[in-house]
Amino acid sequence: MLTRMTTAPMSGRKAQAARNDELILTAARAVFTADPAAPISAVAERAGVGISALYRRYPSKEALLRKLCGDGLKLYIEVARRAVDDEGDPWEVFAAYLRGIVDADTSSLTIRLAGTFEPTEELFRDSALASELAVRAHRRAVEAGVLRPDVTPADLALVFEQLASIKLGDAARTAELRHRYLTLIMDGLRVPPSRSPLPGPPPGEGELERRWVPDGRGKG
Amino acid sequence: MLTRMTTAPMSGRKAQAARNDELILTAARAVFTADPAAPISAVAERAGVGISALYRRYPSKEALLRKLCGDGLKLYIEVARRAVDDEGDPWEVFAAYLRGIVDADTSSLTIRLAGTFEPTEELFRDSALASELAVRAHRRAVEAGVLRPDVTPADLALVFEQLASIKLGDAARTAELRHRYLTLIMDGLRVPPSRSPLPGPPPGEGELERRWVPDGRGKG
DNA sequence: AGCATACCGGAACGTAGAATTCCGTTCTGG
DNA sequence: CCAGAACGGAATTCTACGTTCCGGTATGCT
Repeated sequence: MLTRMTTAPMSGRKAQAARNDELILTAARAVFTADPAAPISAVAERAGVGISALYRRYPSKEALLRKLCGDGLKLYIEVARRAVDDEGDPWEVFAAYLRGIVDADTSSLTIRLAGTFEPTEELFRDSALASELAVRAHRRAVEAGVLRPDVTPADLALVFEQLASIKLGDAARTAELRHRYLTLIMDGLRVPPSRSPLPGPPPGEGELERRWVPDGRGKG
Repeated sequence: MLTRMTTAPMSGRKAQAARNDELILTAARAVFTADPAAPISAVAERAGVGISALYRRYPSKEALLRKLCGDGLKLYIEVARRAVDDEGDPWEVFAAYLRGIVDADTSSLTIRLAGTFEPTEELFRDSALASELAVRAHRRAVEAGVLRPDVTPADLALVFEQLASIKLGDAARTAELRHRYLTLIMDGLRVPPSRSPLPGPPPGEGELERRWVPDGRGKG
């Protein structure tokens, strides 16, 4: 691996380190999103760095997971706040909110990792804030009469988790399928009942069957 | 060695062994349904038997998993065949089919375990048969005009998997919640659009939050 | 130029957990 | 009363993972 600095700003060792910061976080997000029980070595490999590069930044695996979870929570908060603040068409705002959460895959970054580390005080606070915003977004949709009122914010949380459980093919295909089933569910959620065209093709020839071979290394 | 009498005396070594057969299978089903990566010792513990009782019946963990998967497939086939043969109201038959598969939790017993063992020829055959029946049940609903035609059999398979990903509280609560979201999705599936009352209460106070503590040992 | 050192790659270490085997014990059936 | 089926559970073996440690390397400062 050649280290040839072509960009003037922040070149040198410090720059490489700073870049690794991001590289490692991105890799960790991808790896643990795909498999919450993945080994830490998988993160290093994916990031293209050695293990010590990880341990220089985080004292333990738990610390890294906490960081990821915290980031995921903040991402959720950001998306939810957008929905709460947006004064546009109630259904469109709510639908964009649902799609935003599904795309951000915050379920995989938060609930899915929960229980694997000791939560911090800040985590609890952000979690409470996220809940609060979710309730507000929900209430807004219900009061505007675009969301069936027998669906609660907790219901929506579980819907997010169900969609996050979909893992098929690469990330792009997975996102596409999640949108497909989100649309299906939204047709069931909306007031008055609607019928949208489903986005993306359904699972096709062999796409499901492929998972049967052990080769796929497919985990939970 | 065949059982001479189905009503044979329940006492004696043979009877105890026969009872253990069932005990072990039931325990294995429960354990691996809850956690596909569970250790074999957990099955023995749950069944209230020693480990050697397991290995007397199955040469390896893989063999046990194959057995469970095969049983799950046969269960699916049974439920699907009922739907295909039933001449009653098309939507009611189809809805009962969906509920039946969800209750049988065949996704957890089949797809969820796939990839952890080398499939046998029979497994492939049953899998093909199950698919065939699913296609027939699907076609019947579409042709009767009660199922939106842009939803494919593969879509339904993924819907089953999503519902199977729900795990909250005990088995009864989990089943209740799965029905809740199945109903939500069915409202989106049905032609013409409908709006059913959602069965079971939504996730309530603390029901979701409880999963954050590591104590829960919550896997997958 | 020269050197201290931040940063890094990756082998080494210690450990926990899991599948499978092994052995002594119990109880049944003849 | 004995041969042995059936069993409980400890012992064994192996794997995989988190973490630590040991040199290397080149950068930034003097």
